[in-house]
Amino acid sequence: MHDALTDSKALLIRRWGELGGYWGISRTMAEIHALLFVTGEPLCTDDVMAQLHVSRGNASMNLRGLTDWGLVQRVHKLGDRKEYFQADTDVWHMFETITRERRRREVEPIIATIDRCREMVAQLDSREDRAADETRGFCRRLDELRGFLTTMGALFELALRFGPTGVAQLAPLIQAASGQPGPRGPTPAAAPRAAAARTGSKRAKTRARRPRR
Amino acid sequence: MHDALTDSKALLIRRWGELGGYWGISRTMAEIHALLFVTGEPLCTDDVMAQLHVSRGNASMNLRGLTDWGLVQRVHKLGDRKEYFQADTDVWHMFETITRERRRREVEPIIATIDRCREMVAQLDSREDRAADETRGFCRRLDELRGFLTTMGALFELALRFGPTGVAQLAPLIQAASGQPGPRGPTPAAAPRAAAARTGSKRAKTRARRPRR
DNA sequence: GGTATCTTTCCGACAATTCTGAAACAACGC
DNA sequence: GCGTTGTTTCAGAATTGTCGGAAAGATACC
Repeated sequence: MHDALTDSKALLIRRWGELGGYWGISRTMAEIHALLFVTGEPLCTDDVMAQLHVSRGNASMNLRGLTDWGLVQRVHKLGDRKEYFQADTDVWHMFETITRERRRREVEPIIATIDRCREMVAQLDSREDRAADETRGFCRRLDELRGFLTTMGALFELALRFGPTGVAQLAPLIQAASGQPGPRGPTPAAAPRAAAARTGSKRAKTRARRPRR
Repeated sequence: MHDALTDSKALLIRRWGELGGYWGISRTMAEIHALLFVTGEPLCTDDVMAQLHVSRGNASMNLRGLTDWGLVQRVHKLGDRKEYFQADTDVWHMFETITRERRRREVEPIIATIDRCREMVAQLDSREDRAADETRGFCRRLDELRGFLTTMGALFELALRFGPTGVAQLAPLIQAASGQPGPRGPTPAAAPRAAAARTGSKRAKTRARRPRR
């Protein structure tokens, strides 16, 4: 090899890129982000084009997408007309940006939908017709889902407030918690099913394929 | 309308489906999951085909995908040869399943990649060549990223241990925290940039388009 | 073993996303 | 104003992903 550093960066960029696919982010966008992240220094469009072998249009579009996410910022160098792009290298701050953006784009719309669904069946709720049970069950699940989403939102908010060091300090709690049966909240539905289903999901990945061929 | 309950379910299913796209999950898979979730009762392949207007092959593939995720379980009814599928309706447990699965599929591989990247530049690290600064910066970011991932993993682990009610009890803390300047951990890099960048990202979504046309 | 019933896989067709290259656009200096 | 430099957009091409229907496979019951 001629340059271990370059190879190492390339490896991370590639992996980060394919990971982007899992997250509904285009591979190129993720790769550009990774490139800017590992580089640390501001890069211009031509740098991105050269290092990632993408077209100018593609680079431009995705760089704009990244700035729209707030993950990348435009910077200018004195005496240079080119626009440079620099990634946020503070990982925790990156997380904050992504969290807020995803909440705005995804969580809030789904909560609005849940509320609307709830309204649609509100009048049925009190009536005593054949579908009363079904309706009640549906509403219960709707409410649980909504509660979960807001609770998770609150947890993230809290995590952001505590910051990286704050959350890191919580780690020892895990050790303590895993020693005892667990201070798990008394949720009637959750506790009994947890153990059984967990082993089930574990088996799923290694279970024998359907007896075929 | 002839059935508000049906319409309400359909709405949630549709929204849930399009949300799936953001998460690298196919729309149909998300819709099937939503259908099973809102129904609560076990459904067979034909039910899914009829209610979602998808082919048998498509339904079969995605139902299997969901069971592989551990979000849906096969159930059998006595005296019926058909296989039925039932979604986990405990939202918190669903979250646990998804968290563990995503960690296994995504977080662990990226951590392995980071470690490998770290090894690749390990020998360069000590040398005193021209790229020493660059290498040091790269390694620092690598370490930060790795630390963040493990910390978040720990946080999720903790959240799962506390369970829904446990986390919900944390909510009041947020109110308390938002009153004061914030007990945010003393992270040299994070604090100063947070305010500026946040307004930046907010402006991004409403900012004036490029002066065009 | 044979048949009926249900499930899974395969592959061509279709749809959506992503990428490229070129043209249009803006900014700057002369 | 006009050329130079750099950026953004757009339409079509290419890639990728998803779906439907049919054929093959598995299982239970007779």
